[in-house]
Amino acid sequence: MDRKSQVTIVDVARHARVSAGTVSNVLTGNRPVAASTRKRVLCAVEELCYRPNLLARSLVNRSSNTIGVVAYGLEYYGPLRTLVGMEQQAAELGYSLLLDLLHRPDGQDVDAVLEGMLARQVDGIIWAVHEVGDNHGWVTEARLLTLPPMLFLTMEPRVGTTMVATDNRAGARLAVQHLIDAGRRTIGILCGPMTWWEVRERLAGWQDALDSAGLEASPDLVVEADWSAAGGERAVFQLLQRRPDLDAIFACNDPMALGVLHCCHRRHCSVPGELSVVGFDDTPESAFFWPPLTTVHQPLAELGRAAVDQLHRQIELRLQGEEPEPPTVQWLFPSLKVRKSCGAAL
Amino acid sequence: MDRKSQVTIVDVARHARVSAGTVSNVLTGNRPVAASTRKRVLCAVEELCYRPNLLARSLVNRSSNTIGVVAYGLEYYGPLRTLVGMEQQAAELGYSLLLDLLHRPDGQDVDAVLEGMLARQVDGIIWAVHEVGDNHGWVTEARLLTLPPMLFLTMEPRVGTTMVATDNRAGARLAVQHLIDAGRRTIGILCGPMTWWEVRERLAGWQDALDSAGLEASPDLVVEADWSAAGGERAVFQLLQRRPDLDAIFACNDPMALGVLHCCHRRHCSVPGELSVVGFDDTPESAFFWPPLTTVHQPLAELGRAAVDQLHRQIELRLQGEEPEPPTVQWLFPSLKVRKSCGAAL
DNA sequence: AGAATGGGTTAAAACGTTTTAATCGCGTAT
DNA sequence: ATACGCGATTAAAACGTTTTAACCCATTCT
Repeated sequence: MDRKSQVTIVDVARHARVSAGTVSNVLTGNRPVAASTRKRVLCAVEELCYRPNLLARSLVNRSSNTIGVVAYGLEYYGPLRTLVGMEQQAAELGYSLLLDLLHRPDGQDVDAVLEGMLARQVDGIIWAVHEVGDNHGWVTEARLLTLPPMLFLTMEPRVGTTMVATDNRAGARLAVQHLIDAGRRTIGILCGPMTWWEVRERLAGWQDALDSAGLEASPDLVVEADWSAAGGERAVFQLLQRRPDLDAIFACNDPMALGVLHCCHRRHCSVPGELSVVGFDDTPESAFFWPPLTTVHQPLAELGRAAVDQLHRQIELRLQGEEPEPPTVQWLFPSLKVRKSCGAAL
Repeated sequence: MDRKSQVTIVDVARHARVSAGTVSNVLTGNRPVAASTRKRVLCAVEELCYRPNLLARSLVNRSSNTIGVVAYGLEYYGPLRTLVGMEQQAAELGYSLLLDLLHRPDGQDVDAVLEGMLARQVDGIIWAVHEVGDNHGWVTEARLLTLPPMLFLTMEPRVGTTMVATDNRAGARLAVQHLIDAGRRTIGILCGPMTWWEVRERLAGWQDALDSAGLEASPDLVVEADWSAAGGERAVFQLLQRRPDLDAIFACNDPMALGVLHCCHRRHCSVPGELSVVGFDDTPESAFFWPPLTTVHQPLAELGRAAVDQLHRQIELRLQGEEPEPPTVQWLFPSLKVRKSCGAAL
């Protein structure tokens, strides 16, 4: 009963007393067709409620109008907002999104996921997985040649890859410079896991700012946690133990900054009086922490849109058989949201 | 150059001196094939790096092993975690996820989105859009007959639909009862937009608990905001103006509860001393608010997994031409995470 | 010995499109 | 008149699979 329910292009053709090819031409606009027959065809389409089967179309066109997104860590704020941006832009350009999630940051299931995407004939892939450890070891120029156009998010630039990322190092500089301008002199950093490339970038930014201000950037001002508020609280506790003279801290994301605030509340250490705090991410809630958190804002939706745009361009090129444009690296720039937690005049 | 790159099943067949059908049989396991030839085929597959084209397979099988997910409000905590749950279960069952986002909760683009999913031949659809206003007006028994199996999340149960949702009313009862047990007597509620079905459910739960304790549930204890911390802060400010005798408040999500805390900090009103606060969602950060927030926990990942499971079952049934099982409603139950913000003994 | 069984294999027909190459009218230039 | 050109249309050949129905060739059963 539902086997025959699918109404096909030849049904429409028959109904309009015309050939299937003509119906196709009307629908895709690929070749001109006389006004009178066009009208007949469109009527038939309407009447039969015809809806083209995109699978069949993709099969012959060798293009599925689908882009594969493989993401990791949607539970974090960044990847999520980026995904939303991707979806918006994709929808605008007429692409659908095939979503796969990696459940571990290491490169375990890379091959399986990639195989799956290829088998489903995606036109291109956005690799929205953070670089942690050597989980991007598989990304080599040779390997990329065997794949459809790929776009990488947030990884250390490599030869032959085109990517889009925010400039984490610049963001960290912004944050730390602000603390320096507010008169702070002993500025710690609360890192995420050092295996993450982004973390190392932010650490470098911290060092940049301190160096150029002639301030100490000693290793015992650095502490590492797991991105969570709980971890952040524990880590900053140790840090304060080690360096009681600390007068500011830069946390590599907002939840950890929240952990810092929590720690301060418990120790009755006033923020920003005794300790300035600045975070990274600008989650919507951060403005309502107590005190409201100064933090680094990233244009995450932009990032997602840019990723789709870049990929789209590559896909178009390959479709027309042209030479691919040389790999590019596109940086987006973060900005600082100044709030009360670091004691500068607003 | 890349036109011919695709290696097809007949290439494999030729290479193994066998027919295409046989290759298919060895790969799908649909029919028995002699051990010796199987080995020959597998060798050929290996050697040629053959990868079946799932589009072609789907075309003939009339089943794409894809489920469409249309979601709204990924920027909220709930929908996001649910999506992650769906992806996990889908991956486990061998489905891919085709993701579409609605950008407005009203029923604007419903038809377009639905058309797109149908055209792409999804096997089933998960409608993960909150019920707000009459945006589910299109969901009628008649309409559903024209569609592939559908599963709804978080909407008012309707005849003919199968859905999965958490019992919001029960969750609210839990929260409010806990406040009552802590000795509170004048308990306000900070609602999200009343157009949302979930909000009305939580409101009903609040009323349930107050009624059965013989406490006042007057309309001037109810205030409405927009889910955001900012909105929550504004709304609770008004509420306190109106009812200075308020001694507890139940916020319908954690960000709004954060807004309440923020408001209290600014007015030097102690929590839980003067005002108890409880939230809804159990976002990871809520444990690190100041004071740590008592809140209602929902099994969100479970919810997503359950959704995929249910849909999978329906798909299987239809595939085998059986009668669909009668529509069911599956409720998951929330639980209370007790922390310091409501002043009960821990 | 001849018929029936049955496992293994295959050629051909689907699945629903787009594209290619050929065909058909028809007006215009030779 | 014949040839030519040209726009609109079509029949048939792709696209890469699975499935159906027929076929072969050993066994086994009468």
